[in-house]
Amino acid sequence: MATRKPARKPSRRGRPPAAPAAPLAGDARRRLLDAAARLFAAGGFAGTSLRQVAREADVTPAMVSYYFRDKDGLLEAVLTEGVELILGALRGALTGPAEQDPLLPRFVHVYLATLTAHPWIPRIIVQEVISRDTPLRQLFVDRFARQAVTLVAPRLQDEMRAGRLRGDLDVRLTVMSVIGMCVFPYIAEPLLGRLLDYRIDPDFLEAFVPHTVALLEDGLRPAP
Amino acid sequence: MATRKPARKPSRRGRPPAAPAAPLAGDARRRLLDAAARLFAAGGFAGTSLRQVAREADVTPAMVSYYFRDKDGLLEAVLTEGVELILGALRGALTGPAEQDPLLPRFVHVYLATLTAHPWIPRIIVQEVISRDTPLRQLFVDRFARQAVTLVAPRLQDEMRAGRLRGDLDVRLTVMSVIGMCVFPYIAEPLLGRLLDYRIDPDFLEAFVPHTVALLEDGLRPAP
DNA sequence: TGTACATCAGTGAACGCGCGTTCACTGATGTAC
DNA sequence: TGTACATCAGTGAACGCGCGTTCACTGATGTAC
Repeated sequence: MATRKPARKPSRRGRPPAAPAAPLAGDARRRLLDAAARLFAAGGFAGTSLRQVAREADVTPAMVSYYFRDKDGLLEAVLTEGVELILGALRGALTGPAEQDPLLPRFVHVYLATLTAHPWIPRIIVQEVISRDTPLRQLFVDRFARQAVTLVAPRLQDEMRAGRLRGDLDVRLTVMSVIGMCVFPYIAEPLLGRLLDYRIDPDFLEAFVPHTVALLEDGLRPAP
Repeated sequence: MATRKPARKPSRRGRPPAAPAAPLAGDARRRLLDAAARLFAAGGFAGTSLRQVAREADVTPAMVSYYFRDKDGLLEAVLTEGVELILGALRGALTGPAEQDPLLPRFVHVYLATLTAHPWIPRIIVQEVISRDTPLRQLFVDRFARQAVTLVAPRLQDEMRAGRLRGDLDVRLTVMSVIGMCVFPYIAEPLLGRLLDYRIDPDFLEAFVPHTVALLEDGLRPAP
């Protein structure tokens, strides 16, 4: 889908088709993806023109159709890449050997580290998938949200049942609370960064992870 | 700015100008605001055309220029209205008589009740103000974010210093955590609502307020 | 070895469409004289 | 009382611009024969 597959009858003459995945494809495709991720995150999908993306990637607008069919195809490719980054990190952290350090700090650390490395991901998701009602959203729900929830929710429930986390809270609400607490500063940074004097960088990560773990584990009530 | 102020030299003849605030102005303006809030929240600002808004409000596209000058003016009016709704509710709840019930439950309840009544507000804010870098954003930061922060942060700090909330957490990070936890389900509902089986309605509010207060106050660690 | 040729990555100009905005205009309203 | 007239809320058609997309084309590549 991503690389060109001309639909002609095979021939024995001429240059043979490249390998299916086209590993040697020029980096124009790569530059288009990077430019689109940056611009979509900063200006929105509808607010960003293909001419902008192409200029930023230093190619012709026609290359979008060449590699991604159309503008929606480009968004889908950008989203898929971002989503796989997050899912991959979560899978690695949550499905390892059963006995590791507790679930909550592990989840918070991996999730926040991934967001810090790629803060454009939640910004694009929140803008384009949450609010637009397109076929792409359904695909996104199936390919990402459902997997993320089924990765996190059962493990949270296990911890609750095992008594390692309190068991009187609604699991689904708790999933939302934890994710919201983690992701909000990354989404709001363009607005709140100056006001609250922070930037998304390793220093922020280093402060925000222990803060989040401490708040989530023990809450705001002072120790007796 | 909102109502028409033709710039001609005064005359003693003819129909006199309406009162400055034009309290009798037809409801076309009202319908435009409502339609714009709904459509901007669902489809984004750049993704929504003035023809759509006008059709939804049952007026001519020219009415946007008539009442709001241009598309940006319409967004500004929509945002201002939403922002005042939230700020008004917060002010009423946080600046009352000094001795009331504790700060945290009061804040959570009022904030979530306002969001439940107007879930389009955080959706438009998150889409249009957080990610687009326009002059409107600066105005928004000054008129809303700064006021909201200066309304909440000092009171949080007072509670910490008075020992009614634990004092070892960073105030600015705590503000973000609390807001993120509260607002996330409202932003994510179009995406996560079906998946986690919830809708934004009074029933949700009734469950989410005590959940949020309990989680924020005591955290996830089981009681000893 | 030479060369024919299919495919490669990529170009540049053009297409029609829908957008935000403008403009001349309208019938109703209601006070001043 | 009658009426002139400025302003009201609002219309409908048109403007030019920038958008996403398409299309004919190009020089380079590299295997088959």
